[in-house]
Amino acid sequence: MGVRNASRGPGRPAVPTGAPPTLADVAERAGVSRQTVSNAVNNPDLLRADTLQRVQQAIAELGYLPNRAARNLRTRSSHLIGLRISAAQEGTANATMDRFVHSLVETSRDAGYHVLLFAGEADDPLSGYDDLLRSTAVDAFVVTDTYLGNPQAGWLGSRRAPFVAFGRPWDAPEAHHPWVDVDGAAGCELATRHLLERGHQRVAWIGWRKDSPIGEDRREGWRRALHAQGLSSAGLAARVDDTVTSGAQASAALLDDAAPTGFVCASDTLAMGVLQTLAARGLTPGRDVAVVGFDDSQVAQVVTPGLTSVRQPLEQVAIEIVSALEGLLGHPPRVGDGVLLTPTLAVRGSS
Amino acid sequence: MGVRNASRGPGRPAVPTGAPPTLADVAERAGVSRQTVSNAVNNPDLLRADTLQRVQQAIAELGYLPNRAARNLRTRSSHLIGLRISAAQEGTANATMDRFVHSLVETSRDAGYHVLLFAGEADDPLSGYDDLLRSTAVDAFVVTDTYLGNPQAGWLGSRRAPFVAFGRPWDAPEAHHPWVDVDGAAGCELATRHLLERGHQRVAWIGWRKDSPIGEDRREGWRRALHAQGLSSAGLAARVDDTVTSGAQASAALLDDAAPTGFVCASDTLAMGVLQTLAARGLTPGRDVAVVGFDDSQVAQVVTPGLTSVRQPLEQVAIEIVSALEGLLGHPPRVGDGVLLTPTLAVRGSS
DNA sequence: GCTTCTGCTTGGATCGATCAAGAGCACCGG
DNA sequence: CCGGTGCTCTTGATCGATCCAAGCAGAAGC
Repeated sequence: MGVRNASRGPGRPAVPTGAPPTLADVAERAGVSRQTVSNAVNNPDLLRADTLQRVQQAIAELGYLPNRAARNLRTRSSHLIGLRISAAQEGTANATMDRFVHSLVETSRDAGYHVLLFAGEADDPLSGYDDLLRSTAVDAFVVTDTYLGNPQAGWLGSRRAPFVAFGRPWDAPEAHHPWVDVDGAAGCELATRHLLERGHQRVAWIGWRKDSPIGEDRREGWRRALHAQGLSSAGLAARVDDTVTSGAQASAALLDDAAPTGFVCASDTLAMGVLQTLAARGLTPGRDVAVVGFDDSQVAQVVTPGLTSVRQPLEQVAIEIVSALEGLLGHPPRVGDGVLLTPTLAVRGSS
Repeated sequence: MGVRNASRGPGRPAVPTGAPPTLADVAERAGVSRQTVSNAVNNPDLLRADTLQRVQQAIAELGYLPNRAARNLRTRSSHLIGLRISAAQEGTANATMDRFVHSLVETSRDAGYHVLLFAGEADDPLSGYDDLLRSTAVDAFVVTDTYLGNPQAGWLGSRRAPFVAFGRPWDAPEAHHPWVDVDGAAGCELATRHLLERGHQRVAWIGWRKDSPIGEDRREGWRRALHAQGLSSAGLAARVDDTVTSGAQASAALLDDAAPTGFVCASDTLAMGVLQTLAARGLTPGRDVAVVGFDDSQVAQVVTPGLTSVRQPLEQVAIEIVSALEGLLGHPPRVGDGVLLTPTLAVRGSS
């Protein structure tokens, strides 16, 4: 310390030059011990008022901020939250993810955390997690792709790694890790009711194949809304791949066979297919046939009449997730339950 | 150490339980000193072959990975790269950013770095940077929004903070920090030439207002392509805000006044406006009038005939950026020049 | 046989923070 | 006058890795 302090006396300007100031530098300037400075930062209540102010002034003058690495080492926590971004899938789900990441970063900041992004091997859903965990690089994870029936949740659980899932544990309903999800069924019920209220009697469904629990859940919302009005859902549904072409084909077939006046879709991508079919047949979306998508993506906003779409409350999702994380990382840890949020409907020209 | 080692003898199973193994644990198990283990990890060449193998086996058996915090503290580097994500702007630029982040994360991983996301106050372009810098939380930054004439570059430079910019220093051409950018002019020249080759003689431009250097740069590419063919660009250009409506209005006016048969736009958003106008007039994109956008966003891919669009080589951008970062952080630091990459054209139904 | 030279290995110090325990002081009741 | 009780602040140890300089072999040279 001697050498160091000799080179940075109290007369030193506050403008940062060379190495950043350390706790010891602040201590010397304020004429107190290191521990007192540490307390001033972490437990201000312990100090006498005048001492606290003296230390705080020294901190301000030197522009001191605790060294993360040192603090992390001592406290065994990094205040980082790991988020694995999946392989670049150029689908509309992408945009959702982007909005979510934004929200997560901002919410985390307010809670004193930063988000660490990482990528893994495409074929191994677990890669990346293990290294970060063993090297104590992150305090916890946010897991997003729970829908693949993928082993992350169980694996992380067995390692006692703190994590919160965005998405229900579809495969294992009895799982007792915290999760936050959006109620897709409620969203589609909302969308369907919206069309029914506008006078539509025959509202069709275009969703994903049966092996997708999310798709089945959303479909259930559509069915529920119809049945609540005493309407039949028979013959009004299609289950296809999540592509524009599939949506176009499915809607063409449904128009021919069942003559629906409205479509509720499991995704904006499928809805775009419907719009394509309508255009090809000279039908005007919103006037002749109503269309509702899901995700409120970029596309829904810029497409010509505007696409009505179910919008996930991702800001709220982020808030709930961070709240759950704070619980997990608190002392003592508090393990919350699952949280299910209700989406809203962004109404545009297509309905 | 004594207590700790007593509780985790050599017979310890490899399955992680409780605290992760430390370098000292590995050393004891392999019957060597800590430094030898450290060398086995960081400078394997220094060890005799049989010793190295013994150590590596111990590492594998214990599942040892160096503690990040401890390593960071000692080496004064975190192997983290900071990336500030701008306020959630729901524009097509969003999608570009998303693709870029993906690429950056993957490329960084291969170079041994992770990406730390952070947010700042919306009104202060510098907030967030300072804290991370002073707390030595990141080794370097990637700066993305250089177009606002914003002070980040200069500020970071004056603090001697290592950073690489995605985007040219438009305001300060003589700036000597490393940057990587995409040649917008070349992209638009490519797009325009593409239309000219398809027989179009009158190709119009719809771009941003004059205060955007990026917009002017892209416009220059369009102009260059026309002039190269001895064609005039007079009366064929509009400068408007980056919205669908503006694009629609501008294209309508241009169609009335100058009867172009093709449009090159500064963004996919504007191009969507053109498509809207064409639809309203009963014109078929691609057959009657050609349209080219910029960014190859989600929208370009799912819109009905498919929107031809200039695609930025973001994967390559990420590679160049990480390479520049490695230079900056190397010993001795190597400061590279600016790198300008040429985009490609994703041809679809609209042309 | 003794010295010198590599080359691997070793204990100790260090990075900058926090934890745990102790020391100095004023104030209180006995 | 003394021991106890807070309150405030200080000292020494510690987290787990890497840097440093010294130690200790074995091989080569005289």
